[in-house]
Amino acid sequence: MAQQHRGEETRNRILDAAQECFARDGYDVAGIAEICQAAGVSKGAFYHHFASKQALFLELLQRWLSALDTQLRTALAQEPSVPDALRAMAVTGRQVFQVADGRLPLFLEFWNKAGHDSEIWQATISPYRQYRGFFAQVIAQGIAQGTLRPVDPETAAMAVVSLAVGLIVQGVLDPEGADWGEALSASVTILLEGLAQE
Amino acid sequence: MAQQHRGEETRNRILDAAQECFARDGYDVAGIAEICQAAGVSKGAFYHHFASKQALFLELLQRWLSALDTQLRTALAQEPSVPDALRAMAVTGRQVFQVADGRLPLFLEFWNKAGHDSEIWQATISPYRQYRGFFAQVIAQGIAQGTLRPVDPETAAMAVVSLAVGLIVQGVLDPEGADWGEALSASVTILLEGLAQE
Amino acid sequence: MAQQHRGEETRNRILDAAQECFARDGYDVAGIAEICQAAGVSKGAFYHHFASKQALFLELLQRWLSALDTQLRTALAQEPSVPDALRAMAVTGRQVFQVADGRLPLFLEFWNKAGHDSEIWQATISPYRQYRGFFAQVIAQGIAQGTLRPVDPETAAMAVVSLAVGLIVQGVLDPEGADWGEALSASVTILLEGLAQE
Amino acid sequence: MAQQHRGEETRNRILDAAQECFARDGYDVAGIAEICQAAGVSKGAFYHHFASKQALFLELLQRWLSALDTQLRTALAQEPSVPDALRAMAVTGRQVFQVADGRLPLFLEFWNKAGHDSEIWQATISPYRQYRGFFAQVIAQGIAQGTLRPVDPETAAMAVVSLAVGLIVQGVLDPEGADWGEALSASVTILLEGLAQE
DNA sequence: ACCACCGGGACAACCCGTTCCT
DNA sequence: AGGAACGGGTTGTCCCGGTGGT
Repeated sequence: MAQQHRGEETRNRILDAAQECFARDGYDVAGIAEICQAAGVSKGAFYHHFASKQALFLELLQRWLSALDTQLRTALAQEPSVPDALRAMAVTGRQVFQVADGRLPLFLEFWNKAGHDSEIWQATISPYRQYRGFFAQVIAQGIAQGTLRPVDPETAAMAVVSLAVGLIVQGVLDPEGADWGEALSASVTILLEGLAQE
Repeated sequence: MAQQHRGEETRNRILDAAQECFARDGYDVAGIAEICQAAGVSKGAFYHHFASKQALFLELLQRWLSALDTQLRTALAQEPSVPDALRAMAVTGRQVFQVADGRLPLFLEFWNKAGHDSEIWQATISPYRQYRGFFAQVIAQGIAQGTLRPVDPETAAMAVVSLAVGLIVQGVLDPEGADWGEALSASVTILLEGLAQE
Repeated sequence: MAQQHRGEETRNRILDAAQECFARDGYDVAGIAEICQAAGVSKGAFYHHFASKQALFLELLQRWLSALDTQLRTALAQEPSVPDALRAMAVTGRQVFQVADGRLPLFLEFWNKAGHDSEIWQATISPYRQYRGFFAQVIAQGIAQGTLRPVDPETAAMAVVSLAVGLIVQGVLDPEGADWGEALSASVTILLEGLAQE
Repeated sequence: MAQQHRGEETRNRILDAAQECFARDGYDVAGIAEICQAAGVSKGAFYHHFASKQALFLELLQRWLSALDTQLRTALAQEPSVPDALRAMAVTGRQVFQVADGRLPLFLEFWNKAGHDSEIWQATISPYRQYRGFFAQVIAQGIAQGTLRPVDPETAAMAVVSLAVGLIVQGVLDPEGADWGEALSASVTILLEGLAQE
């Protein structure tokens, strides 16, 4: 029983170490040995918990996605007006930039690998489509409320998601180049200017 | 003399094959042997033309950047009004999506590797900053013209670039998910709605 | 006491599973994990019952040898005439081919490993020499009886054992190639033709 | 040219080293690294010449088989009377025991692996069946000549092959236990006693 | 100058038999 | 008897230089 607890903890140590190594070196370059050393476990322990490097990666991915999902939903639930909700999400996003800190490159890693590996692709694409649908729904709701202009919700959702994705990529590429959390807020503001009913 | 010509062609064959292999498998996974086979040359020939795998990659990168650069500048030069110029760039972008076709994943590859390798980073980041400056300048010009609202040009430029980058990433991830060329036009329209002087 | 019984049964389940795995995959390729899974026990249980993989293998070997030993001795005891006894052994051998069924490859595994591992060699060689001595004795007895020609008993014994061994190997290699039980009878018949007093 | 010669020699060095290592330690236990060290080449060189460990093994097998084949055919061609030819082969066999020296265990290795790997099996079984057919033919010829008794050639061939195989196995197991070359001659003599026309 | 064969080693992921603690 | 952990060892592959022919 105490065994199981210890196992769980080891598992988490590996997960954390992997997150760091993947973010720093990239999925392909980071080696199992490196991850194990960072986690302070042996390779045997690693393969006791994970079937393969890819399985570990997938698990990391799903961690991220579920966290993101709950964040977005709570932001929506708490604000009655849709523009306010979107601004709230932007604020949430700022935290993402700060919290994810060194972990931000993982996004690029995920997206990149999704293009080369069908299993990762499936795990990435389905929640991603979900997000797009989520924003489309939010925007449609805003139009119904009369707080947003009558644009095509799908298209607008794409724009929103693109903005977020693009900022993440820039944030990874050039972390010192700007305050990306701030940029997110500002960009959303501009976008809302284009979307909101005057 | 004919030698030189042949050498040049071999070089290009390698470059093309590499583009394809990197796009399909990713930089780390694609092997020199694979590229050589796709190009129909021997490894000896490869290392005669390129110092290393990374050098090849950098050359590919610079190819892309110079092409992109000229595209943007011509789009700007031909349209007097700034909003029209931006729309013209969006049209250009549509072509990028169609032309780059299978080569689109290379972007992700570049951005991803830039985060892990300082040499690639330098080659990537400087033109990227240039683009941002370029758009900021265009937008400032638009504000001076009175065709755009008085927003912060730097911020707006970030938004524009983010939009483009985000659409590319989505286009790589989910090529069938939407008509991304179309989405680019529509997104720019929405953004301009938020930027343009009424 | 029920504990002891359960332990004994677990032990046998492991032994049986190991026999199957070794026969199918070979000693080196078959893994402890595989055997444990086939036996439905944990690795902890395995190492509770056996000190090592090799110890398990040795135990399997000795199982076989003791069974074979009793078979041969009873065949001899029941037939007064030596040629008849040999023929009776051939009949016994037929059963071996049928019974051992999928287990036949274990022989090859034993012999093969005996050449590389001194402990297994000792466990294999001593009973084997015993068999040779046994047959030599039987043949000497036949000569004394006047039912066999005056050949060198040692040499003849070697021929007999070789025949048996060779048929087993062929039976493993090419199970569908012939009816090896039948072949054993026929071969012994031919050999006896060469040995028997006219 | 000189290149090719060097490559061929390296290849042979690897083959010889592998033969030794496989004979000493067994196929599974012998490692590529070990073989490379024994051959004095790097792993890069190894995998330049052989696609895999198994490919190397198969090549070793075919070497052996072709050598054996020619030996048997020449022995047959030189002796007009079938019994004499068989005795000549026995003599040839003596040489095999002496020449193959430390390489004898390879037989067991081949036979053993053939049972677990279909590719090796096919490479082993077809020449083996050929041998059986060859002996059956020889014996049928002997019967036609009137130098052998009218036995079933197929069965007799099985007995002959079994004898040979069995002696090899014994020779591997217990090299010091007897003079196996001598034993081969003696056994063939006994067998011929049973086969030959009086 | 260009290319092809050959070779070098480091290192990848994965898995193994085994031990320790409960 | 159970399951977590260990760490060394496996095959295979990679990127790259050297050497010599065209």
